[in-house]
Amino acid sequence: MEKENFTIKDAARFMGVPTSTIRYYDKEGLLPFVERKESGYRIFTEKDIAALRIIDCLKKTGMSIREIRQFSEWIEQGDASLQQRYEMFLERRRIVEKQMAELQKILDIVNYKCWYYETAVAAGTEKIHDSDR
Amino acid sequence: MEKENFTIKDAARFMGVPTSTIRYYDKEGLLPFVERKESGYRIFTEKDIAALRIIDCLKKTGMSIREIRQFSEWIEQGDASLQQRYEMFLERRRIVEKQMAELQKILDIVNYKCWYYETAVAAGTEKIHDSDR
DNA sequence: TGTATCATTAAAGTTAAGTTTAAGGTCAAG
DNA sequence: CTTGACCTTAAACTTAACTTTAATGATACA
Repeated sequence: MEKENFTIKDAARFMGVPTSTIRYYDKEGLLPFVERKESGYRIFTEKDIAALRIIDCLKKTGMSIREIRQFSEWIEQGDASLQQRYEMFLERRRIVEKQMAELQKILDIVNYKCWYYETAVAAGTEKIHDSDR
Repeated sequence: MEKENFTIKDAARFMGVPTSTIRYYDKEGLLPFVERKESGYRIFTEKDIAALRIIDCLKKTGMSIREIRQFSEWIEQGDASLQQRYEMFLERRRIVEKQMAELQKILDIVNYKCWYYETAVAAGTEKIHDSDR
C-alpha cells in the first residue's frame, strides 16, 4: 500500500469544512503533527486525516478548541500521556451518554407537542387543550 | 387553585439562567406574551413559565433565537398559526432524531477510543495498535 | 513559459448569544 | 420614611469559533 499524501483542500473536503477552518485549527495548536513541504505547504498523511476525524468527533461531544488543543499536546508527548488521554475519553463517554439522555427528554417533549398540535389542527382550535400552551 | 404570579428572578431560577438572559430573550421578541405591572415590572404567570420551558426545549433542539421568535409570533397569532406550529414541531422531531443518530455514532467512536486507550495503558505503549492513532 | 489555480500569513471582520455597566425607579420590612 | 433588595433600560462589552481580506509565493499543465 502506497503512503498517500493530501493537500489542505483534501483535508477540508474530508472534514466538510472550508480550508480556512483547517488553517484556524492549525493556528490554534490542534494540528502540531502536520508536516510541511519546503515551500511551506502543509502535507496531510492518512494518519493526519484520521486525527482530524477524531478532532471532529471530540468537537461533536462538545469539547472546545482549547480543550482539544490539550489532547493534541498529549498526542505529541507520546506514551507518557496515555493515562490522561484514556481518562479524557472516559469523561467524553460520560458526557455523551448524558447528552443522549437529555436529548431523549427533549424528544419526549417534542413528541407531546406534535400530538398537541396534531389534535389542535384537527379541532381547528387550541382551546381543546385548555390550561396549556 | 390560585393564579400565582412570578418575578423575573423566579422565571430565571426555573430556567437555570441569570435574569439578564430572560431580559435578553424578551428584547429579542421571544416573550411578547409577558405582561407588565404599572411600574414596568414583568409579571410571569404559570402559563409564561410553561412557555419558557418550551423555549428552552426548542433551544436544545438547536433552534436559534431568531427561529424561536417566529414561534412566539405564531403563538401571538392564535389558532390561525396552528398548522405552522404543528409543522415546526414535526421538523424539530426529525432534527432531534437525526441528532440522536449522530450522537450514537459519536458514542461508538468514543467507545472504540476508550478500548484503544485502555489496552494501550495496560501495555504501557500505543505501539500495540500500529497503523492507528 | 505563461497562466490559472492552488498555497501561505497576519490581521481584521463577523456572528450568535449572551453579560456587564450605569443610571435610575419600585417595593416591602421595620 | 428609610433602607436594602429588588426591578427597569440602553448601550457597551465579551467570547468562541470561525471567515474574510490582502498581499504574496508555489505548482501544474498546455
